[in-house]
Amino acid sequence: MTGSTRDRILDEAMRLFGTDGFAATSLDALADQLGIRKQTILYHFPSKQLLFEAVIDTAALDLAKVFEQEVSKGLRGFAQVEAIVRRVFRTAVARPELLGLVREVTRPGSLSADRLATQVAPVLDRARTFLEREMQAGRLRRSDPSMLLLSLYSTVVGVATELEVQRAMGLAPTLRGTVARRQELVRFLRAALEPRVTTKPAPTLGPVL
Amino acid sequence: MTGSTRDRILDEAMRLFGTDGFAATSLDALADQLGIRKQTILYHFPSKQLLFEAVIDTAALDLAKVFEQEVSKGLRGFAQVEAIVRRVFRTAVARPELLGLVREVTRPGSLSADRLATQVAPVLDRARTFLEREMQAGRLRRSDPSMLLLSLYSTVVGVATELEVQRAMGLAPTLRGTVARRQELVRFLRAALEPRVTTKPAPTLGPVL
DNA sequence: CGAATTCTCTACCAAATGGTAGACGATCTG
DNA sequence: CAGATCGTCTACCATTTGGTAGAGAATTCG
Repeated sequence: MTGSTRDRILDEAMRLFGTDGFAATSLDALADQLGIRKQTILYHFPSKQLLFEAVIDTAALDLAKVFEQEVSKGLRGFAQVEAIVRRVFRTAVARPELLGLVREVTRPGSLSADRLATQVAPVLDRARTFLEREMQAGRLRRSDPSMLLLSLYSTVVGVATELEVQRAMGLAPTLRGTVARRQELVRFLRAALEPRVTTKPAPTLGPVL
Repeated sequence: MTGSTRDRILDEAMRLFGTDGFAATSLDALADQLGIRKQTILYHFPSKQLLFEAVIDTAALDLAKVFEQEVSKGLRGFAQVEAIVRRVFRTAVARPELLGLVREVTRPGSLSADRLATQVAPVLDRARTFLEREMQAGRLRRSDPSMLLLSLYSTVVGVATELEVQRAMGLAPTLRGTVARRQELVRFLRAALEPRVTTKPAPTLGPVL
């Protein structure tokens, strides 16, 4: 088998918690899936709750890594936004449980929301700083960075994860469909984010109040 | 007490299923909340699953009613979109469990997703038709109606419901904060949806390929 | 080699869960 | 009034749940 038992447990737990949810995932089911006994899980993680938190921590790390990788290229303006959207979609396809876990954790009243929030905070800060800078430089349309970030998050994660909603709207959840959705989403975001003056000439129009 | 026992059960079940989720809500907890015995619930609804489906049906009805009411005014272009966003936010504040239930049902792999989808289909059709018509009339920017609808859904429901994410981004979930979020979202959507030529003159620019 | 540590297992357990059976009173109906 | 129906209850039950106790194999270390 690949990796240590502990890592295998973490991996499979993320998959199950992320797709079925915390409450709907039993330790027995998780053990079965791994071909081990429940007590082995409880040896590595003293309780289900602590296992969940460990899963959240690794998920946060993975997410941060995903962003880090994409931001390091130092793109500017909407190109950077688009690159991140692409990356989020690729992640949604390759590891749907990762984004599913985010949705699970951010459920209202979730006790573990803070845990994820704290760990992802630096990434959010960077994102906000980026937005502010690009707005200042006139490469993105002006608006409240925090709120814009929230809108972006909701849209991207929503479109990337809500497969059932897509089906309900008559969009097949095929790979090609996913690509089409991403492209449409990018067009949508571009229209909302790119400055009104897209041609080269200097911004002759003052701030559009 | 208000309403029949059956209605009270449905009401409270929606609240619990919508906030805590199906798996995390036990019939005993639901009965306790209502001050009745679990067996009374099982008298009105033969099983937990059937209770859930009944809840979904009423939720679908409520959602359809919400939209019906807002669409009946016959607004045009972005004004209609904005009106619906306002309504969704009002609903999210007044009955958070209703939108929470939608999120619960649209979880990937949900067995009850089809149920809700079928019931809400007419509303979606109307929405799509509306978008198509308004695009044709030049009152909304052109794009794929189905995909646009998906983006709209994700953004609006996401921003309206993901309180934890908001907190993580440093936005207090107060009423005033909610209003501010809605306004920012509307601005975001307007930028994406309103035709580029906002002044009266005819669209001189050809399709921007 | 022998002892200590690490890891996985078998054997249980108390509590909670969804669900069944049926008693009992109220209410409706002939 | 008598019987049937309806609605809520008490009493149980089998299964599943998260978790404990501790045996025993494997590995590490002196």
